[in-house]
Amino acid sequence: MAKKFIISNHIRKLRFFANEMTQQELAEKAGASRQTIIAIEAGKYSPSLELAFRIADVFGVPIGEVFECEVREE
Amino acid sequence: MAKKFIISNHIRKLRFFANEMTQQELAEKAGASRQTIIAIEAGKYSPSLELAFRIADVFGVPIGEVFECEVREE
DNA sequence: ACAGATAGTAAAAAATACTTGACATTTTGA
DNA sequence: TCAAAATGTCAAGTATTTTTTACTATCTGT
Repeated sequence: MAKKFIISNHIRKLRFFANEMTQQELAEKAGASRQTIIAIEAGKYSPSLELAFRIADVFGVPIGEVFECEVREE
Repeated sequence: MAKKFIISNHIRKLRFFANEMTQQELAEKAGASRQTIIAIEAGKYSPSLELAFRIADVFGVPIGEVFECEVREE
């Protein structure tokens, strides 16, 4: 009955669609460090809602197009 | 040139639309403490992306319908 | 082969989110 | 009017996110 929330993201794809934007560039535009972008892109942890919005803003897409959440019942 | 991200939410409205769900109930269903719900609802801080998804899931709406982000240039 | 740009890892410290518990206020209904 | 339920505040502690620094690996072009 416990739900598990698996959050995934499309940052890598979005970076390449956005003229092959580098992690460094995304980090600067989103106001985060490069390490943070790497960790989030790699799914090491999920960012704060604010950072999630900042990243979505860089790409000019709604937040739901950057981050997705699969809910698994167990 | 720095951007400010003002995150707001519609939790209060959504709770009342959802059969007047109490903060306590929402906290339990979202797997958070009541204090956390109070603080988020009051805009004290923005939650983690995971908790944001959990809250949206309780109401059965996409995350963008619970949280909104106004970008202000300055 | 070398230099520079990009991507990746790791660890410690700082910042922020979250929990727990205790108590105050307001609202609602018996 | 009284009690219970819902909301809210405060503070201390835990957990997680984020930054900083430093080092390694891979790829590209000269």
